Amino acid sequence: MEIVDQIAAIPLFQGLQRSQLEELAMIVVAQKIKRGQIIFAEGDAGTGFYVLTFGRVKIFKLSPEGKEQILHIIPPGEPFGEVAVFAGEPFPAYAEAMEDGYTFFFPRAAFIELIRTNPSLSLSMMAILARRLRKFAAMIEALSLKEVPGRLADHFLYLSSQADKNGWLTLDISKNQLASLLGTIPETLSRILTRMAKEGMLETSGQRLIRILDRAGLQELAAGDRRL
Amino acid sequence: MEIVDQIAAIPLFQGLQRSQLEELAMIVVAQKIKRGQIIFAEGDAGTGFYVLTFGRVKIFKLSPEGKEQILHIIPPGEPFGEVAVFAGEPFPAYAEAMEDGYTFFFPRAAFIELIRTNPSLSLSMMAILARRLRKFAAMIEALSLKEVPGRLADHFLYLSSQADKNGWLTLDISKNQLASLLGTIPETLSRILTRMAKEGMLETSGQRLIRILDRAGLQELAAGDRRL
DNA sequence: CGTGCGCTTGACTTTTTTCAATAAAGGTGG
DNA sequence: CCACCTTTATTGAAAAAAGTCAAGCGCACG
Repeated sequence: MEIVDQIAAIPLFQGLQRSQLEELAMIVVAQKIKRGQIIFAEGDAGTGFYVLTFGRVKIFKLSPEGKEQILHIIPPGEPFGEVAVFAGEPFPAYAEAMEDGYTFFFPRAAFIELIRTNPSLSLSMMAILARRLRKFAAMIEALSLKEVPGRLADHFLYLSSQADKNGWLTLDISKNQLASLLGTIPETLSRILTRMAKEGMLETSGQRLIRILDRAGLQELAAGDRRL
Repeated sequence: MEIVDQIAAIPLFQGLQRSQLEELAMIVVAQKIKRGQIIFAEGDAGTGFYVLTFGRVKIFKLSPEGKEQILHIIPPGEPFGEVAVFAGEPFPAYAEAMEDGYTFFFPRAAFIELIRTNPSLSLSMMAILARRLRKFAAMIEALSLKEVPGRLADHFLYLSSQADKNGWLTLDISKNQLASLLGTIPETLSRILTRMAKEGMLETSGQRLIRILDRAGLQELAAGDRRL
């Protein structure tokens, strides 16, 4: 597929005219990324931003002791690293490829120029930023106001729409990564999962399959009305 | 002062032409707000956004048990509630006036129209959103990867640039509110402050004055290299 | 001058982490 | 296809961090 068509397929760029897509195609740098590769590190200069076209990327913070907190898991089609472009500051977190994949890199100056001339692109970008702010606000709320069982219940309820017809849902990340996303450690996650199962709230199969058995129970946990 | 001049003084609107400022003046709704007043509640429809012209406003989440987590304290000149405008969703948190003050309210549709025709306004708005995302990311990192002493040390180091010539700095919020900002409770904050003072890291005077005595010690705490 | 709110302190409980050991799963090369 | 090795997951016991409950102080404000 032509690069310009790949760019046209990115949700962020919906509404751009063909000529503008072609401008983007001129400045874009396509990159292959390998599982485990650090795409940028916290503190690196933000000379542009990325759009993931294939694979998955995690954005995370690292404590001095090496514990990580995942801020965001980027699915294909979404931009990342864009905050540095608009704030004009270094990247505020790490980005690492979770799988082999591909990215497009857009240099800062050319992109800002394009925004300047394209209101619909601005609005798309603002919608994305606003959505992320909302998500971060929810994470802060969860970390501060809920205990781990509540956060985990939240997460399962959030995932529950993706369950198959038998009610099984597949975790798309390892439990270690899930722990990092929820702001805890694997041991704690494992214990809580065991307790949830003992309470009959859910059952597991293998390492990545979960079935919710007591939705109301999970909701009570998430709301803090019940404890394990 | 004319409303249009007040609008012209808002950083977000720097770079707008006089005619556009006048357009804004036509659609703006000036509001007086009283200390303790809820300006919007989580879940309210986001029909527009606000700019604070005088006073202070806290943006916060509330747990079912009534514990609050402050996300942001808005100083005069800054917009708030703008996330709902771009995401097209209800307000994700509460906004409450901390003091008597004044706001400008800008209805959604007219503002989006203005953005559509004004690239420099877009870029200003994106810079604000990006700065907030960065700040939220730092909060998530702190909540997840640092203990309360580290977060408190962070906060004092952040404030330290505002110290007077004798090194005293004035807390601009009550300790209860500070606890809520740091994701903890007043009791815990109080104990840690006492321990910091015992360790000779700082001294206090009255309820709102702090002087940092051992900057390096606080930095070690913030980095997790030391504990109390 | 009293009432209330903000702040502090103590004793106790709960939640989470740490450390250590083990078990299970998944991928790789022979 | 299997043995091996690394990664991922689980479990227990102990320690640490933070929260809860309750009491009391002091300052500001009506």
